[in-house]
Amino acid sequence: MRAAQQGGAISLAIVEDEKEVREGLKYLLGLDGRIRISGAFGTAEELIAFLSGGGRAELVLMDIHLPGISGIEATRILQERWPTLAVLILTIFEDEDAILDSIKAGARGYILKNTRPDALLEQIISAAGEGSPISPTVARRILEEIRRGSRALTPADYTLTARELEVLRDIVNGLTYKELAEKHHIAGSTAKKHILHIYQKLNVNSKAEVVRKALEEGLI
Amino acid sequence: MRAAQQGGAISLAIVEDEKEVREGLKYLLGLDGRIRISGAFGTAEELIAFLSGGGRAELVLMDIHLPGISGIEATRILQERWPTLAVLILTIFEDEDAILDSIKAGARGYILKNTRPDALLEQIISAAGEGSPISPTVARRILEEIRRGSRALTPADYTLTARELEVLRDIVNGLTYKELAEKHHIAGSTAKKHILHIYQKLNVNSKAEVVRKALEEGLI
DNA sequence: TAAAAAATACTCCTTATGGTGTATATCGCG
DNA sequence: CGCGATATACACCATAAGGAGTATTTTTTA
Repeated sequence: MRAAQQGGAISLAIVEDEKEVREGLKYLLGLDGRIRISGAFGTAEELIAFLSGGGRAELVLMDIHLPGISGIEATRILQERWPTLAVLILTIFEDEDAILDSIKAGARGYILKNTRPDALLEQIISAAGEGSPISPTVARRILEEIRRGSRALTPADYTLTARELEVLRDIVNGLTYKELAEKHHIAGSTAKKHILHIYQKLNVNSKAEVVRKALEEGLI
Repeated sequence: MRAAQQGGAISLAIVEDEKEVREGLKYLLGLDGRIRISGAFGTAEELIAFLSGGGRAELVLMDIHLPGISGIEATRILQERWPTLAVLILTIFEDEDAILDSIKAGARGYILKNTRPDALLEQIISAAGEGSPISPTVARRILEEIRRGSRALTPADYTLTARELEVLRDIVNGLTYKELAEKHHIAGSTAKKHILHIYQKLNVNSKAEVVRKALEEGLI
């Protein structure tokens, strides 16, 4: 009576590396008759193996930080191989890039883990239909981006100063703090300052990430 | 009588940041009547300014390690703006990549600083004509590369193992030693070992350089 | 099957890096 | 003229990173 109004319960798969959280979700969501848990996995690889082996799911609740393939990368893979499968990102991170990357990877929605259980349930139901549940705080960030002139959404301009751009180029060329300081005739501490500013603007925290971002987004 | 057989002396510019070396070269080479020193500069920028301002030179002796624009980068720029200008790289480095990069940048020759003065003189003379002076040890490296199956000369294959390739990808993704170890369920020391092996194979010594090389050469 | 290569793991050590806070001089724009 | 942004610089700290050497176990392959 309650599990079969319009084609039966929604089959849901969960990917979450922390066992307690995973089991908690499995239990909580399983209580509702409209949802059937078809599997709960600790890694994206396990889910993919499950689906490859004939396992079925309409919807996937996907954590971002996972051992092995990340949730975002997994979403990309799932969308390629099983295009009808809807992926709902469920994470504690409000990171700008993670949100946009998830959406670009084809996620149906992006929900934060602090969402109340009953609201979570409704969002899952809506995602199984045509809805795209987005946590309010996440939604706000996206809207802000759009208002800000759709910058971060399309080309990506980080408003680096001229000096910072020079330093950016040098980082890409593999210079150390010391070499940078010598080249520009400034103190090592200043070179460092510039680099830290760049980190903030690009939202990264290592030279390796700077190099990647600079090259991938053509900042140089 | 000695400075004007066939169109006069060779006009030579020197770019070398160490003042003593620069002055030494200027003096030594100036002793020979077949060469006229048209300028000696501490940076590539100065040479470019000199040429832009109407200064003339047929040949440039270029150091690689310079403050500001590197000798290789400068060579590229010079070849674009003054295609008839011949650049002779004069450096202490026998680094594989530096040699190949210099050649790709359009250098006429690549001479090591330990070359005897009289030999250096002859090589400069020959470079002003049709010659491409290459120090014997440098020549040997190039020939070795060709013999080895022209690998490093064209596509660039670093024969990374499967494991190393995985780790390489992770470095590009900005993972730290620790994160890497966790992801692959190996000890941090092992992750480090893999990374150091990758450094040796790619001939770099920092994550930033690995990311750059990986992205630029499509290793990922 | 014996030798070579790869993957694993440890130690010890030095230096680089990233994070945070403070402070000053200067420049540009209203 | 003054505010805000930029560039400069320093101190202090914990951790990451890079280098070198040794050693054991697996895998590959000649």
